[in-house]
Amino acid sequence: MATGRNHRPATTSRSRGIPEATVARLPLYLRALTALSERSVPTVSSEELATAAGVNSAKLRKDFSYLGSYGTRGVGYDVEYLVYQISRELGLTQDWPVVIVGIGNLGAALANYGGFASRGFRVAALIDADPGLAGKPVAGIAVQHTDELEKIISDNGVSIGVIATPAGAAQQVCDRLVAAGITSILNFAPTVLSVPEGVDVRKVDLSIELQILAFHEQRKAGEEAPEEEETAPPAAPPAAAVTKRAEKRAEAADADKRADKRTESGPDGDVPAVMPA
Amino acid sequence: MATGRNHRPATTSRSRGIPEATVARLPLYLRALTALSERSVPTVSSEELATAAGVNSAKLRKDFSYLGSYGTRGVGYDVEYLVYQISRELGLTQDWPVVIVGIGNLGAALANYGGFASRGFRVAALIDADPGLAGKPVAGIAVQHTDELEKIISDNGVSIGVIATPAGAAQQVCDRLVAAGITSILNFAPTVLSVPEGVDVRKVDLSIELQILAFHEQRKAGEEAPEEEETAPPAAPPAAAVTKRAEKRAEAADADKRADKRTESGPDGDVPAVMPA
DNA sequence: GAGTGTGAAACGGTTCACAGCG
DNA sequence: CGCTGTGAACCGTTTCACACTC
Repeated sequence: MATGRNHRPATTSRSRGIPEATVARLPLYLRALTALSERSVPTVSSEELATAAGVNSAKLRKDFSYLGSYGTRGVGYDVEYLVYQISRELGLTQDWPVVIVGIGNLGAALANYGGFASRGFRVAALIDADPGLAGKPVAGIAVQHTDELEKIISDNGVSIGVIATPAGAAQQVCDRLVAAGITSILNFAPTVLSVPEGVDVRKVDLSIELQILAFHEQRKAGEEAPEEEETAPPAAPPAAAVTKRAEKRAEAADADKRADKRTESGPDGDVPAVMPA
Repeated sequence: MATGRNHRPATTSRSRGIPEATVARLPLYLRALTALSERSVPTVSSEELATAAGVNSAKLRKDFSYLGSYGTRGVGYDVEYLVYQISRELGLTQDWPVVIVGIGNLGAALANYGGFASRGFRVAALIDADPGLAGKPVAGIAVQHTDELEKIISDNGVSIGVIATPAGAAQQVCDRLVAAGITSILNFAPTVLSVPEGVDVRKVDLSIELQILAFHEQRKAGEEAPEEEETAPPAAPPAAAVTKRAEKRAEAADADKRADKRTESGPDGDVPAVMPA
């Protein structure tokens, strides 16, 4: 998701109206198909393609059914044809100029990232606020100064911007991009950007992904040794209910009891064990 | 392995616990709370915090309700206390050593990324297959050669690995990481990794995000027209066999021409016309 | 027989709306 | 009164299972 600005009933009666979840998987299918295409494989079954894309076949077939009936029963899908259809659906048959703002380590990595250029995207400009960087080539493209931002965007008809600046600069850069006409933003800065209606923002957050992994990792570890090496809760909790808090914490530390709380949903309607009083 | 029996685990599990969607938002809340904490704000309402985190307040309250009753009715949430609770829930009260494999542009960016170190994660080692890199410091840490991979992991008790290698090397690196004891992987390579049961993989794919943006961008462009007459598929869906196939191929070639802008860096020439058998 | 395409059921997540507590 | 906590309705997504087609 990361895109809240779309109030469009996906369940339109129209033929168009691909579910968001499906859209998010199309690039995956496309990649798998491209690989097959390069190996000159003429057709694939939903099963094979699904495996290659890392999803299950029922999902894949359902996804494709939103695009149309592009398969052949008893045979499978024509690889080349499907590559074309998905590319078209994703809008990759046209060329998208992209600007990258913030040419630090990450921005440079993005500029060099082959995956961009290889499929419909073209790095139109690299922009950075550091005057010392201006003119220096990164990935074969001379970095330009932020002052030029508006001009670059309108001159090149850019509608997609990538923000790879530090968090502190991101909103400001975002505002300028939007003012200059950008309507889609890929944000790598760890900040929530606020944008006007009609502008799309997707977020990639490196540390968040790690934190999610840590959560699962912790859970794995705690499976057998539920020890809670707790340091005292920092600061003063809300003055009231200290006793209550202790109870709650005990409960939480008791590991995984959260479910049984719900079994309480009988006609009773009373508050379960959490109740301190 | 052709059709390895590797389904994405997603074992849905013991389901006793916090919904996945909620887990994915906890880091967001944590970040917002940390910012508030740094400004010494003592309490927040669900409304305020939700805004800061970029979600709506109902969702936030629901999310927190899975953690326990940590708020105070009529008042809000104690910032410090909540920071602590969420950190604990995410497993960030302990230190997670992490290895990064593949120290190219992206790997270097990750090594330098402040967001890692700042919250429970510690870069234990940087690993690369290039002997020329070995010993060179990146982000203050000497790069080590891939040969050392197993030793590094077991010596440091690393359980989280980040793969930032080219796509071609990713699965191989992944296998070695898993064999060495890693159970959580953050994959930046544009490949589907197959891992044994019990190993967690999260994927960050830069070009996929862009493709999703392109989809919406394309839609915006065509939105102004009430009539839907978009690109009519040049040919009909599959119906007949051989002859039809030939037609399809022609289209696909056409598509290729359109997107032909790319200076294909691939070693192989063009996609050979696949003859229908 | 093999494999697509798709209604319908099952599921998980989000939103609503209000009871309950401070 | 203000704001949390949560059952219940709602909605999008996934999965199932099978009719249909090649």
